[in-house]
Amino acid sequence: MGRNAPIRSNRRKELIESTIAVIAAYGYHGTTVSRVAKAAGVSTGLMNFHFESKDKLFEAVFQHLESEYDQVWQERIAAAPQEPWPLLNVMIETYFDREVFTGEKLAVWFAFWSDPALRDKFRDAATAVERRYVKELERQVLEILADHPAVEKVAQRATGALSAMIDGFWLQALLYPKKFKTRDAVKSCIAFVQVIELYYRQERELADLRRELTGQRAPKSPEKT
Amino acid sequence: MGRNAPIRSNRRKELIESTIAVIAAYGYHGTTVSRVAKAAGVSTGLMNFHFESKDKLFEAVFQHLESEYDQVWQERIAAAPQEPWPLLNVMIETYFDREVFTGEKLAVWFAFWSDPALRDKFRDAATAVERRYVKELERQVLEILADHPAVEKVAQRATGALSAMIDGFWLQALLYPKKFKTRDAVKSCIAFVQVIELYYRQERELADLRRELTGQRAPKSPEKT
DNA sequence: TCAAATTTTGAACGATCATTCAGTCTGATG
DNA sequence: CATCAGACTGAATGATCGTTCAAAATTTGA
Repeated sequence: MGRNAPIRSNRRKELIESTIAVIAAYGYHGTTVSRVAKAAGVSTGLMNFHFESKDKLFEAVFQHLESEYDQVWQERIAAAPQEPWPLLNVMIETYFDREVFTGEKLAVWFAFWSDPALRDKFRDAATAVERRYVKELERQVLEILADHPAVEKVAQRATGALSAMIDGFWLQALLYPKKFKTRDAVKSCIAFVQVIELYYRQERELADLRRELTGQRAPKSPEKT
Repeated sequence: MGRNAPIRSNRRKELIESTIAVIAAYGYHGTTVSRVAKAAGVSTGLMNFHFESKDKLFEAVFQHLESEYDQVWQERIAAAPQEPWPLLNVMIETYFDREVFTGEKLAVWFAFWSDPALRDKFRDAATAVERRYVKELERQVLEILADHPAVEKVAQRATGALSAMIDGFWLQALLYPKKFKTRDAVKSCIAFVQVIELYYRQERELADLRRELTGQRAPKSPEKT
């Protein structure tokens, strides 16, 4: 088994990558064992030798994508300066990292999400990881907005909106790959947090200035976001 | 043919609605003619009598959803006060209207989007309508931010981010239907535009106050969003 | 009431699917 | 060199798919 294991796992990886390519090209609906086998240059029989069924193959594809994504996330976070703004930047950029944010992989994620059976099957696993990412996002947003009185609620809602925006850009990248610009998407996501922070900063400045100007004017409290 | 048309089109509508239910329950991948027939309580042969093929059936489903969506959009817009803020509110709410924003229909949209063949087939038709909606969104955002110097670019980017946020909430509604709160999503979308507008308003107030306070302090220009 | 037109049925057909398995190939071991 | 376990092949199998079509049921028009 000493030398066999790498052969076996290499082949598995090849087949998984071929599956990703086939799903992207033909959809989950059009992904047949023979197509994947042809794409990988092997016989159909080999598919059920390495994965005991088509379902198990999809399971392996899902776990491959998920662990790859998690690995990239961890690496990028670890390499980033541990301060709110740079960290948030890196997190948002990681959502669109070249290694995980690929036309093919995007197609596979949406293929999984749009199938009720797969959605139910992987929801818990995917949710756990995704929730962790959102929590880490939220922590940075929280620190960025630090001083505001109702930070927690604001940060929570803002992060929810931010993660929706990210998901939405993923969908747009899938639907209009030609038009989609990753850099613009990242910019928009960051600008979203920025404008909130700048708004609160201005609010404080404004209050200070008003106090400085005259004591007569009552401090106006603008609507909360 | 005078009396036949409604019978025929009623049956068509029934079959389309059954198809939507089946796609939502079994996915595009698991949507078979016999399943749809059983859901509608008819024989399999009838499917190919009313729609000459399975492809044509899906085409009809797509057109049904699209025209329904467009109809709701037009009605809601027409009934709304023709002023920027109320209009924007109505537009955002329409994206999540009970009639078109249903668990089943959501699942069908994503089923279409996640299949490469259907995506390519309907992209142009869907893009044309969607682009029109985004243009109408943008017009309102533009009017809301009216006075700012670089309004056009800001409004364009903000609207792009807004529509991404809306799409992202659609995806979240699909993935976590239990947790998803429509009202919160609408609130977040509106708050996004609000905070931008409030930011610019504060910016002007701040400039005025500074001018009023002393002529010594140079006007500071914060980063643009 | 009756014939024509329309709507509906369901068995049958060929195609394609996932899966199986008997047998071949390969390379390391003794 | 011979052996053997792991890697691999591809034809065969049974199930299921979309589609067809002759016949039945129903509705329509006179």
